[in-house]
Amino acid sequence: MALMTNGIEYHGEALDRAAQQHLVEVIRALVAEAPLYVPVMPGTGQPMSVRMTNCGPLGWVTDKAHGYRYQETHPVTGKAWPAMPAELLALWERFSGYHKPPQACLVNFYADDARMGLHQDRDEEDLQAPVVSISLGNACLFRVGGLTRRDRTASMRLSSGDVVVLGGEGRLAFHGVDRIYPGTSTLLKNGGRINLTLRRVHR
DNA sequence: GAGTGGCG
DNA sequence: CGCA
Repeated sequence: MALMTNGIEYHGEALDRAAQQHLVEVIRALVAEAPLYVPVMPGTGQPMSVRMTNCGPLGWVTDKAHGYRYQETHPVTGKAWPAMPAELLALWERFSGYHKPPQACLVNFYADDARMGLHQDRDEEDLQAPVVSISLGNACLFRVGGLTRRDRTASMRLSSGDVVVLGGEGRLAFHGVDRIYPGTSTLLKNGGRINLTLRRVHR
């Protein structure tokens, strides 16, 4: 039974070690085809501390000139994103409860000193579809708030293999990653954390 | 159309 | 650094 916090679902230890290891291999192959890049904030061009890539028909990107958006191609290579792996489609089936498939999987790599400021996922046209988030590697301190930036927030630790679903009331909840806990997982040999977020973009 | 800290 |  999923735990609810601020409208979001938390599935602790949803993926066993073997499944996590397999996902890491899948991600490695994906990164070989679609290299990680450093996203920058619109307007200011300030780099984010995470590195990212995508798979699926669409990928979430941002740059100084055009801001947040989904597009069909990698911003550096210009190539189409790698296909969505079957393993990720299966996780969407298991956790989303949604009848249409995901169109993007954003892959975020957090070094041990990376963070993600409080934000909403609202660049998708289909806000009925949830966002399914999978944690791999070192644990993090995840913070979730409400529908406005000023709403009170709650913090929770996310560990490798945990799955969070932002859907329903929690679909537009502000959320972010305050810190990574170094040395809390042996899944990634070089430390850090991987977060996968599966999204449906278009209705 | 800007935006994923900053303050004490 | 802790807080929110």
